[in-house]
Parts: sequence; structure tokens; C-alpha cells
Amino acid sequence: MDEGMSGFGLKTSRSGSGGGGGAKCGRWNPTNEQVKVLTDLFRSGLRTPSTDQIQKISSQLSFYGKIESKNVFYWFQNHKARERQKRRRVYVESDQNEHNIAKQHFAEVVESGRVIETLQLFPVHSLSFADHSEKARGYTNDECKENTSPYATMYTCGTEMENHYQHRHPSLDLRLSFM
Amino acid sequence: MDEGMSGFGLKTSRSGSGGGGGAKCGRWNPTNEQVKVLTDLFRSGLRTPSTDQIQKISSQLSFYGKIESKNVFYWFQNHKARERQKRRRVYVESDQNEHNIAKQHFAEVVESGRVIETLQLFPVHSLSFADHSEKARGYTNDECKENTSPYATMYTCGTEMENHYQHRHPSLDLRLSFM
DNA sequence: GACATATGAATGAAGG
DNA sequence: CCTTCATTCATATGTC
Repeated sequence: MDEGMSGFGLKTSRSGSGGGGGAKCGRWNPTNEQVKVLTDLFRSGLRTPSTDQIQKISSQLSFYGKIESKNVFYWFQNHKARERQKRRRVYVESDQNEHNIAKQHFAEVVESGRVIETLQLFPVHSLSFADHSEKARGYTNDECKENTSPYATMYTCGTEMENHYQHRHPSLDLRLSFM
Repeated sequence: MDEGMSGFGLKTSRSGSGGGGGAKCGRWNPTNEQVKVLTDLFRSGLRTPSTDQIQKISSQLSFYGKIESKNVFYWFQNHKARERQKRRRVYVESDQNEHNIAKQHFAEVVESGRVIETLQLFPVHSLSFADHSEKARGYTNDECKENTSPYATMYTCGTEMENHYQHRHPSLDLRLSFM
């Protein structure tokens, strides 16, 4: 997700605004601030920025670290595609369990032209780059070992909406591994 | 991700305690049966299942335990990538000369629509959405493209050199420039 | 418990 | 827009 998970500690975050920055170049590695701004823009409705917009965004984000316009371009492409795809999956998935239509809670975001305006003036809340909110991805997981036994595994992880179609037996035609 | 997508379902799949006992998983932990089936499919030649196939496989595997389609997607992505990576290792190590017999390895698996058919047999029952119109686009061999151009920059967003902005700070007006 | 490894998940970058 | 590839992050598991 957009969450990124990068925790603060290990991720080779060369958020070197400023001087050298460790260059582990090879591919763009967005800083948390950059991601935040981009995400905000996306959330505010921007999906396919024009060349000009990309330029501007890139310029602004360069303050936080090395970045090229193509990075911005790709970021939006990927984010949009993944968001859509994610949604598609979820939709299908829930479709199979036939009982949670509620899954659609969000998905409006809107698209009015207003977004464009906003964008040109540049982002909203974006920066508070004092933001050290590392997601600190809590994960207070207790223990996750799913039992590996074939038949008892059903409801080990409730909550997701996946557990419902395990009533019919695969009939084991599976061993189609013939070749 | 995988969606290349890759980004399928929700990431925060921590179930909140709910009742059933079992554990709450931060990530999917496949059962042996699930792994076996996936491996068999892989061995039988399936490398990049289509969305439909992923759905079906996922449905079937749900019999053995909790699973989401994204898990199947990631599984194939990872398995394929790692096999290739491993092979590349070996290839590089053992091959100084021009004899690349090893090259043959991944030419065998790729061909014939057998896999597709197999897959269609796979799902059987269930699935109200079972459509037979598979794209059957059959994983047209991947590994052939050796990615020879690291930075081709084909993106249509003009100007690639952006790093110039980096040296002049946005003067922090950024924070205020919104709206 | 630290360390090594295997693997699930994510995402940048392309190619088409 | 779609799919795919490569790399990397994060966590589960195994070993000592």
C-alpha cells in the first residue's frame, strides 16, 4: 500500500536532503516526505498529472532528496494502477463470499477540476517534514503460526473475508502435475 | 506486484482477535498442501497465471486454509523471480565460456497450451463466476528479455535531467503554498 | 537470543 | 492503460 512500510531504522533511508546523501543509486528511493506529498496529491484526486504538473511536483520534491520527473511520472502510474487492481481483487474476493458488499466504503475521491487548481498551487498539507511518524508498523502480532495440518486450518485467521468458500472439496484433481 | 501489480488486497490483515482462536497473521503463511499445489502448478509450467486463474487457484486453495488471491499472485511472482535469480547465479558462476547449455532449462517448460487446459480442469465446481473465456494468453515466455537498457527513459514526460533543482531550496514556501 | 536463511509483500521501472 | 521484471523490505523459521 501506500503505507510503504519502511520503518525508519533499516531502510537505507538516505533522506539526505542536503548534502551528499548516500547514493545507493540505481533506482529512486523516495523519502518519507516525498511519499507523503505524493500520496496527498493522489488522495486529493490527482491521478494523471500533466507534464507540467510533473515538472512542478518534481521540482518541489527535489528539496527532499534526489528525484527526477520520471519518478513522479512512474509513481502516479503505479499508484493508480495498483490502487485499481487492488480494488479489483478485493471486489472479486468479496464477491465470492457473497456477503460483504460493505467493502466499498471508500472510493469517491472525486475528480472535479478543482484538483488541478489545487495542484498548481501545490499541495495542501504536504509538508510538515518534521514528520517523523515512522509508521512503526505496529504489528502487535501475537503469533502467527498457522497450523499446517490439512484439515484443521480453516478459521485460523478470521476477519478477512476469505474463509467462506472452503466448503467444497477440491476433489484433488489437483495432481494435474502430470506432464 | 504485482500486480505488478501486485498490490492486491489489504495489507493490514491483522484480525483483531475475534474469536475463533487461532492466530492473527500479519502475513499469509501457506499450508503444506497449498504449497504443494502451487508448486505442482508451477512445475507443470504455469508461471504467470492470469487474473482468472489466480482467482480460481485461490478459491481452490482456500479449502486448505485462509488465502487471498494476492497471495497466489505473489507466490508466482516470487517463485518465478527466485528461480530465475538462482539460475542466474549458477549461470554466472559456472559459465565463463560460451557454452550455455544451461540456457535450455527454461525453454522446455514454455510451450503448448497444456497448462491452460489443465487449469481449466482445476477449478471444477463452485465458482459462480467461472467463465470459460480464459484469455489463455499463456505466459508467453518471459525470461527472454535480458533487459539490456537500464535507463532507456521512454517515459513521455520530457526532460529527464531534474537534478538541477536540487540545489536551490524551494525556500520552504512549500508549506504555505497550498490553496 | 543472535544469526542465517527462506519467503511473503511491496514497489520502482519498464515494455507493450 | 495493462502486464511483467528486478530489487528490496519485513517477517517467519531454523540453527547454533
